[in-house]
Amino acid sequence: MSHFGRTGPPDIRDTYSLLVLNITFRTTADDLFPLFDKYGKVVDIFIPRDRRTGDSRGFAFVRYKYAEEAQKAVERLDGRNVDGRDIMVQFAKYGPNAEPIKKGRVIETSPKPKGSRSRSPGPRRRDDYRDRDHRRRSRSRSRGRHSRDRYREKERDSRHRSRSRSISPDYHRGRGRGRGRYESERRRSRSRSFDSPSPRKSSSPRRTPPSRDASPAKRNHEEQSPIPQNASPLRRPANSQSPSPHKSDAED
DNA sequence: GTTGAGCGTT
Repeated sequence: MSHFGRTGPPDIRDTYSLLVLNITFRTTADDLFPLFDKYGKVVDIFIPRDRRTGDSRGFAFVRYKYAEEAQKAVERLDGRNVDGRDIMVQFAKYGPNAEPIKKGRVIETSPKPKGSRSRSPGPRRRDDYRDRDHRRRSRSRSRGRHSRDRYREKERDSRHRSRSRSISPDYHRGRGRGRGRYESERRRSRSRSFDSPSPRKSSSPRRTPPSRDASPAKRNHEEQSPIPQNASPLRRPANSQSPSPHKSDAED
């Protein structure tokens, strides 16, 4: 049972979730398991990863069975160097349901320990966490997210492009984020390339009526369209000669 | 292949 996160939450009756931050992007649950398991009974370890890339987000959730062990792990593993980086261990503030929890404790479904493990909650430790946390937050709040998003967008863009180039410009246009000018120029350049063959014709902005009838392009594919074929036999017998010389037909 | 404050799934 070293593969955590693979399966859903095993049992969250009265477990304490620890949030491990500042871990390397290559650190996996298996790597944290022995570390945390050494200080207590780890029930489950989950590392959020990107759905698209699948890369770790840089933090993990370690679920302990007992708060005392969890706290101990926090004090012991907090600031520990893992994989060449100092990890930060602290009680999870929010639960899996995006619900603010008291202190690492997940949902208070447990009956009543009756003070069996009633121990000094020791809120004074919190000061330390807050100090550390505060300092981190003071530095910068939203910064890495941009970088991550940038990469994410890049990857996505690449994929989109690989799949289809036509929607590429559309996607960029829709986004239009600060690159309006560039987009405009690029778009024009591209448009020109297409309109190059006949810029005069396309020049007419009004020259794009929806045409009550199907578009010319469709006519080209009429062969695939079963509708014209069905209606054809009636108006157009096997013979090429059209008994009813209609202008429309003639045009076609 | 890249990044570095934060809070979570089969």
